[in-house]
Amino acid sequence: MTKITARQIAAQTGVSIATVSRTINNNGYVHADVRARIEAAMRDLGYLPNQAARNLATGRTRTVGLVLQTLHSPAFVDMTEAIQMTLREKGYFLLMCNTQFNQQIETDYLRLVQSGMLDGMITNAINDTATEMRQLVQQNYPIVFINRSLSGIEGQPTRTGFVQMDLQHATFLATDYLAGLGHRRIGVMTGDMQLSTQQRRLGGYREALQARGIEFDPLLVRAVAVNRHEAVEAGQLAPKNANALHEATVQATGEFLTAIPDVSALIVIYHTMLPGVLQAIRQMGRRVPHDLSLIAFSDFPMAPFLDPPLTVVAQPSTEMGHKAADMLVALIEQPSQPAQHVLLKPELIVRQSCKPYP
Amino acid sequence: MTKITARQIAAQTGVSIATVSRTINNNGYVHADVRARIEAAMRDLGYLPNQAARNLATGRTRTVGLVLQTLHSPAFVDMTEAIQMTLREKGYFLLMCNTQFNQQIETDYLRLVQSGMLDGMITNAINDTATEMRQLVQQNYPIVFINRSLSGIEGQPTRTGFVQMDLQHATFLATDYLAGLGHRRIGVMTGDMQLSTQQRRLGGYREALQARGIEFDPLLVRAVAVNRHEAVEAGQLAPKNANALHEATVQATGEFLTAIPDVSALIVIYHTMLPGVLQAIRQMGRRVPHDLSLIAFSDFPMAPFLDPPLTVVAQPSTEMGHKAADMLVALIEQPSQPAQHVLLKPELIVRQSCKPYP
DNA sequence: CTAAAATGTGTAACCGGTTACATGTGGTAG
DNA sequence: CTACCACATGTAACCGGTTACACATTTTAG
Repeated sequence: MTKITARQIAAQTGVSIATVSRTINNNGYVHADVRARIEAAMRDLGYLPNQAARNLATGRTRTVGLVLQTLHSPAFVDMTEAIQMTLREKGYFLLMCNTQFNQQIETDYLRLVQSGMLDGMITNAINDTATEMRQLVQQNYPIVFINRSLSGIEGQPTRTGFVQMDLQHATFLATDYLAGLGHRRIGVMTGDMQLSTQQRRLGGYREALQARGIEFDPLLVRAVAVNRHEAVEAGQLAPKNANALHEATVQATGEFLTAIPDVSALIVIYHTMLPGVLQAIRQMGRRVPHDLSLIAFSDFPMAPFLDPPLTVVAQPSTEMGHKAADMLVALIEQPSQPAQHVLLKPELIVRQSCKPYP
Repeated sequence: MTKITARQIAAQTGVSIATVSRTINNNGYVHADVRARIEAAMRDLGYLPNQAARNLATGRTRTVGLVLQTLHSPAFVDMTEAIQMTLREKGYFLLMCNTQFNQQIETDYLRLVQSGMLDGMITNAINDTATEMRQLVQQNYPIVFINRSLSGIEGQPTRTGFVQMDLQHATFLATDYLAGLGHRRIGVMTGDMQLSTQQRRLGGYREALQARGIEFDPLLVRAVAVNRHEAVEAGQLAPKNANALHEATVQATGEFLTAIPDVSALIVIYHTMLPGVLQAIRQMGRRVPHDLSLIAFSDFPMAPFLDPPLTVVAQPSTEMGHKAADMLVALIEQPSQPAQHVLLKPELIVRQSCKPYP
């Protein structure tokens, strides 16, 4: 564990550390012979430049953060892997974080950008109200939001980017499909209503209802709010929190279906809620799709093998990951400019969890 | 984006940067009044210490790496989240990486430890033959292996730890259960045979067969080798690779069941192969559990809702994650010592994908 | 043949903290 | 009253690189 330094390489080769540095970074002029000798010495001694020193000297780390709420969602996993691969191609590392819906963790990671440990960050985890985040944006740190928006920065030159799936269209697709099958009482199981995304999601729902001449009934939208605030207050960590969400979902779904028995179709917005919803349905003795049609968000490899095979609205997660990473790197490496937006389309994948209203 | 430095805080408060540093790190003596003034100044100016500088000065980063092959496995996701939570409690950050079975990526991340960017690392991704990894271990860098072993370091003082599920027992449980149901021709779908884990997995299989007086037939073990080497050669990245594995699994399973039609039960070792196996079974028109009993490894939230509900051998993933993180932090913060081993037990969760041999 | 441009290399300042050591106070034990 | 110690703070070396600048040598162009 003896640390080899550039100084030692320099001594060994009989040059100055400046020349060693030039060789490492492949900039400036270095004679081919000298370069070869330096590289040989580096290889022989197993030298690797100290990253902390480089970071300090250059003011960059070539590391970016990815802050997500959870990885228990195949869409996020796909996105994560896509982001990582793209970043790698561009020479960046990824520091990852799941907040588990804990806002404190979000804030801590934001600080990492300000403390110079991260060159930028990609996130879907930020509540719009977070003033910390606004501050970061204002201070011109490169940030890409996934499926989130941030008001009040329009037209301003910042280093902010947005990659979004068309959430409104996603719920529209699901709702329209169900309405087309004759369903009128279409329930929605969703999460934290505070998020800016909820408006767009519900917008698509209402749009589809309206187009079909169905009246919107707010009672049909049920939010299971195991959100960051509760999680923080309860001091809950990952596994506990996951269970809490599951239990809450089972209970909420049960109550919902009992209270509004004429619901004939259900849209499940968050993948993490799906097992809970399925369990509640099973416990109540209702059967999909005979007694209840079901559409979930995000496709996943096991969806065709569920009982019944699940109809879903799929997100272009991998593509979103690539775009987000591309965008962030551009923001890091270029001067600030008005925010970029990328909007990708969801897709309805019909399997067998919905059937026409009798 | 004006950077505030400790120097400025010092000037503002009328003290030296040493005192500011003492305040930040809460060590040495600082007068309570002075401390209060410094903290106020830091808050007012929104000061955050530069991490690169701290890393350079202290020789530590409080960041550790987690290198996994993929996140498309709920067990890994659970483990990842557990690791992250534990590390966070202890004041460490997590730099994550999915290798996508690409050995080059593994090696790159190993270098990050040697280059001082990471204080240590947790990994399950390393092929035993990797000389790079041995070198790292020999050089006393803190490393925790998950479900991997490394020969030749027994008794030596290193900073190495091992967290393993009892793989042999896991396959034993599955095999014994199936044999107990009367199955004699029990197939195994697995992955890369090069990995040290395969011996232990097959060990449990053979042990259970022997105990039941069933002869071992090597033809019943089928490896689908979409491994790192192939992936690297083909230059494949994440999504392509995932598809490649899926296609290869479908084809291999189909061939396997056609070639050996008297296989009445199947054990699927890798979760990532499960959709492919299920698809092949479906394509062949065989039905689970009537025509074929099935046991998979790793439980997952959707398992009870598959058709049929899936019997699995569950890993204690969350616990493994906690242990691994604890162990790594201990290795980082304490002098080297003989390698620690933690062995956790798997658990058979019986659902409805197996039935007695007719 | 000479001036300008390109090539090659070293010196030293700098990145922004941490920390060993020196210095100086005031309180307390002997 | 003196010696010693706890407390408080500053000075400056150091962590290990990067890079602007100066200087020397070689090419190239006119």
